[in-house]
Amino acid sequence: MKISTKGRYALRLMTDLAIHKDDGNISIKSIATRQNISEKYLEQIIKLLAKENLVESTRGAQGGYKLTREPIEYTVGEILRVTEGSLAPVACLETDDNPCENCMDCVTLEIWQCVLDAVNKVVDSITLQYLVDKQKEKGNCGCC
Amino acid sequence: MKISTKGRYALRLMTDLAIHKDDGNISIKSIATRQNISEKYLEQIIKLLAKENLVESTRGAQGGYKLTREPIEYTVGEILRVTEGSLAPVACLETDDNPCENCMDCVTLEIWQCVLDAVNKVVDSITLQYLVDKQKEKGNCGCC
DNA sequence: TAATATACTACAAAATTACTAGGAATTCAA
DNA sequence: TTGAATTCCTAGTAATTTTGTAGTATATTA
Repeated sequence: MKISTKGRYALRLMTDLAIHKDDGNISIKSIATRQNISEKYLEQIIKLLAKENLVESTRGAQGGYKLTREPIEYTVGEILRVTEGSLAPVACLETDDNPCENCMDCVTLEIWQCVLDAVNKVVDSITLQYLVDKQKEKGNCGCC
Repeated sequence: MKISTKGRYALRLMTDLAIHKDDGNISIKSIATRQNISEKYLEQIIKLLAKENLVESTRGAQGGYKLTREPIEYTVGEILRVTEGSLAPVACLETDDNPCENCMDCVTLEIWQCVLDAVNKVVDSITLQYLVDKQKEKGNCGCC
């Protein structure tokens, strides 16, 4: 039941962008340096965020990325789902609408649905702004 | 954020044992056949449950496994934690007591703690007896 | 036009998951 | 007392997923 580095890095990446939101375009390189994460790997993660319009990119010199909205308008849940994929504990729950036919009438499916709902409720209640505010007080160890 | 087959199989295994709780020792072989799960793999999973005294084993002919308590005295959470390990979304939360030193003052740790609490709350509120009751009504597709 | 970026595709290493194999030890029943 | 049934134990291995690397094309600016 682990969150992968993709999701964790995405949170740090987005927090970094939020903190520097008034500094124009932010290059992957600068984020990678500050956060001590592989540049190329970050590139792949930010691509996922760009595809879903959570960030926008500008190519070329002085290019880089920036947020498309205010930090308070993002939730942690949204960021995690874009980078991790669904937070569902089983594959059958990955499509929003219809779980797999066999599972429709399955005992355990309802358990996993409850778990998913509980997880989503938590992560959807926390905004990126909250991370920014806390970060300024506390810091981020980088390991979780 | 997936539950592995270990945890899912363990749930089916324990439900199977609960349903046959008055039939004496239940062999791995019979469970494997009923549940259509590899015998050798089940063996490894049940070993984890036996080590923590969720089931007891009898060796030799006519041997097998049985529950050590009534089905209502097990929670899904307990079964999952024994087989999956902690349900924590990050390694730093795996030991109950003290998260890693660096993380103590970390922004994201509190998010993961909230997620863990939410997940545990759900799975700890469901008993094995509930699975048995529902199973009799609904069945189990085996894929989740 | 050189420097600085992102965009894209493919590959690869490392870690984890999900088994498989084989035999030793134990118990029961004939 | 022997053979069948069963758990116990250790290793190995295949498949999958995660976590990156590498290289090149494309775009932008000074």
